[in-house]
Amino acid sequence: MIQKGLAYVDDSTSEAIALLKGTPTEAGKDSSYRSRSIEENLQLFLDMKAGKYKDGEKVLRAKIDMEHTNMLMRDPIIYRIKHAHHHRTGDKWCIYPMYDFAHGQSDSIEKITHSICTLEFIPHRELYDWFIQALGIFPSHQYEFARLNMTYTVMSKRKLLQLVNEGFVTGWDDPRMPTISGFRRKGFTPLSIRNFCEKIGVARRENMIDLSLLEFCLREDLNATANRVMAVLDPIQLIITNYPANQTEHLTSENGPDESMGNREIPFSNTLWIEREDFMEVPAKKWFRLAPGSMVRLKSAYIVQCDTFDKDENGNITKIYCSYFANSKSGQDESGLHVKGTIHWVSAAHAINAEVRLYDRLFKVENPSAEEGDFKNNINPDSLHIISNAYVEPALQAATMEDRFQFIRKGYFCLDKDSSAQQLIFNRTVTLKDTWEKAKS
RNA sequence: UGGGUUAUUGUGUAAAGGUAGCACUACAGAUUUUGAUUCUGUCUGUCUUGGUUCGAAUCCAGGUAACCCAACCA
Repeated sequence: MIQKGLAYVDDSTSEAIALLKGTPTEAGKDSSYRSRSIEENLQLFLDMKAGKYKDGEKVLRAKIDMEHTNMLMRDPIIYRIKHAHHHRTGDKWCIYPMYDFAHGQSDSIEKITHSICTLEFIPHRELYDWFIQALGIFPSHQYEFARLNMTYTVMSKRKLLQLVNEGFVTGWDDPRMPTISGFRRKGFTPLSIRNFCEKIGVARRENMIDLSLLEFCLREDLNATANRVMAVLDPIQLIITNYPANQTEHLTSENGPDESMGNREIPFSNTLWIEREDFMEVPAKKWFRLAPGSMVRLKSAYIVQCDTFDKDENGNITKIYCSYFANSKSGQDESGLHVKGTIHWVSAAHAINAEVRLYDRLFKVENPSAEEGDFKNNINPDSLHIISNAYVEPALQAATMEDRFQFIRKGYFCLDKDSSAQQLIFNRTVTLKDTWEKAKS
């Protein structure tokens, strides 16, 4: 390019270059070094490469048009001096190219026909084409599309880097990160991500995709494929007073809505853990669950009726006492009873203790990048809630990293990589839809 | 009188001059041994003003709004 008279060495400081560049509304002015001879430019450039000058002392610029309406065309810098150690050339090669100069060439070398990037690079296309033309190389073309934005998160690599570097998340694969490794660790399935991509499409207008669409795709796939199991996240003890104290029954429960998913056995006894939120001392209206005097079905087991309960000195409920109907056993119910609610449970003597990590959106606001000030001011302080004393049914001891589970009535979960045979750790992938939660408020 | 890009329901995306459709969300109802799933139904849209045309989201003209461009970053 120097030999074609299309590039020149400029000795100006970066401040001087910026000054002469003008502004979007004012034209720039030519540098006083712009008219150097080809021979002089060539020699200076070779010296730059050889390390004869210090960083910032000289740059090589394309000779285009300082009055161009596209600022990128106002004699953009091609090479700057950097005395950086390179893993291949060591300290011999002291100049490094700018993005716009390198971009088209790396595409061209690989014979790329469609080089895809985001909208902010639209003004760069003119320069991309100019370099390819000036160099006379394979004409790759750049096509721009809108980037994917999603509510309650940030997608820019630069912003995500800050979250990692400044410790707001544990790493690039933190399940709260909108990265592929984060998605995987959180339990997203490949199919659900592909379906999501297909649904959102590709276009050239700015967009903001609802997180709920991604959640929909997740639930759609997981609902069809995840094995159902029972886990109690906030345990409270339930004692069946009329069930033999040292009896264990092995009940059968289906693994999913599709019969082909098969069945498994769950141990049942007189002392169970149930979810604290499934009992209300003073029931709300339209309450289908447990309350003094009310009946519920224990999933895949019996119907029980709440007789009484214990409270500690702080007013917290500590134990719930029920009686069961022996003829109401799941699958062979002859009791004739009809109950509105079914709750999940695990047998206290057989349950495995597990850690469960509940994730929520990383940011409090829909579009953190649009807020005033640092986007990190809007981080959701409750994006991770760790439960260390959850109880899960014994079948989960055999869980593998590939498994996806639905903890019945609680959501979809998978094993975390921190998990071990001694300490099971589960990540919540996504909650179930919860119309009751909405109805309450 | 800088230049560039984009405008279809709350969100995303179709409709290449001929019925504005699909999905998510929201809401209502039915079924349900998961207040899940499934099923049924309802709501909301062509940025604006003109023009061309039998007929315009689409073509033309003028407005408006949003985003991008002044790193020796990518």
